[in-house]
Amino acid sequence: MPKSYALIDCNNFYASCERAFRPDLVGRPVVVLSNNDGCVIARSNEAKDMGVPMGAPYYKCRSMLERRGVAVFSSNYALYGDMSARVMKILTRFCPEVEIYSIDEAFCDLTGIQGGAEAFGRKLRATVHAWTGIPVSVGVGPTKTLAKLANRFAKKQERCRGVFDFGASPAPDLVLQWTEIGDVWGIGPRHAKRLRKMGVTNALKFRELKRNWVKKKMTVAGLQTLLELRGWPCLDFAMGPVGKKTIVSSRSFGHPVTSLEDMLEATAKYMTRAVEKLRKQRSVASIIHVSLETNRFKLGEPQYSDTLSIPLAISTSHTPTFIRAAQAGMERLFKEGYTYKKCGVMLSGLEPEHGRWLNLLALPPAHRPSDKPLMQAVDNCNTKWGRDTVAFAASGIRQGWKMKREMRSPRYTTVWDEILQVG
DNA sequence: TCTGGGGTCCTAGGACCC
DNA sequence: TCTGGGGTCCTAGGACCC
Repeated sequence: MPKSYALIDCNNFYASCERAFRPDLVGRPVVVLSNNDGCVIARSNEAKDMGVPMGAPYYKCRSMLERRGVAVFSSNYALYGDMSARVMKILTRFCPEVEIYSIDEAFCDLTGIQGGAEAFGRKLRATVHAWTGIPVSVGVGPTKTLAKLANRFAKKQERCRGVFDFGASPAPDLVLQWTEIGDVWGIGPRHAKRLRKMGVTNALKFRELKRNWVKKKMTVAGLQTLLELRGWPCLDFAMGPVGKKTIVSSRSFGHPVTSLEDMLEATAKYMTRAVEKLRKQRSVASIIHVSLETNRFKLGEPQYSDTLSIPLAISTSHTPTFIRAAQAGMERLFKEGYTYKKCGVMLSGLEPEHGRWLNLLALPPAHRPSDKPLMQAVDNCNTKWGRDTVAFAASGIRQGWKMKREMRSPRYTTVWDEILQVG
């Protein structure tokens, strides 16, 4: 039986989340900023129509946004994560086979669905909107890449009213022709530029290219895109949570950092967060990477950035072990005389917590029997009473480097004190 | 003053081994 | 004048995604 996939994508997700709790903002332009209120990362349709570009530095468009009455928010990931979970839960109710692809997107396997894909899509869209306030678009196609394409078409073409089934279209090639080459899933700016130069300006023209040429110039990833556009499924459908292979925690500082002390505090803090994520997916890690960088936009200042990898003697998820190693690494990386903008840590060599290889030669101080309950107790406290209820002293108290989020909306759905008040 | 953060996969080329 | 060849593993860097 031919496959049928739906891609459900939340429209302007972060902006829609802000709006879900602020009905006064319906019809008004809304933008959401990145960490540190750095740049624009989400825009409502009204803001897009005003020409606010994605990724625009906030300081450059701030006065324009104010002048035109745009509602501006710092990012509120607690809210977005929770809203995402609600949307995904609804999808799972309607369709047992769901692959959560990102915070605002999921694929559903509709193969063999009764009553037609479009009707299914309409029902899903109406339900998600009614239950969460989030508008979604639904695209359906015989491969994931075509479902993506259909989704874009549904979103951009008014007459689709949010749902488009590629398979039921009388003229699917026109949709391919309509899709600009850079908007094809899997074709990034580099390849798009080169293809355009050759006259391959849309998805239909790309589909006509020779397999061998595409494989040679764009590797197997490009070949998969080609075949998927031809209707051959190449990309797997992955249900259930997939454990990450690397875990990153890195952030720009709220203020420039010049001292080693601040750098070590931030390193401890980010490492704490990374290892929390590690335990959450029930994994252990064996390699640490630390990195730092100066502000690459300040052309006049001396620039320096570097990363360092540190193998641990044993795989673990014990936070103090990671903090010690990461700070030692950061001390080696740090050079006086530079003004730093950002640092980060990454964990790799991840394995499941149970059934991992043990290094028989290494002394395992990180695995005294008491360590695991300790970490568990820390996690429990922080889950119950909020992040950083229990923290590590190495992260410091002052935290002068902490990021700025001056326009964050209340965490309506995850913190009792910030719940929406009526009346 | 002010420019995000977190991921995956592929390939080429070097190191190393026999 | 004039290099051996072939395999595996690892890493850095590139390209892509949201």
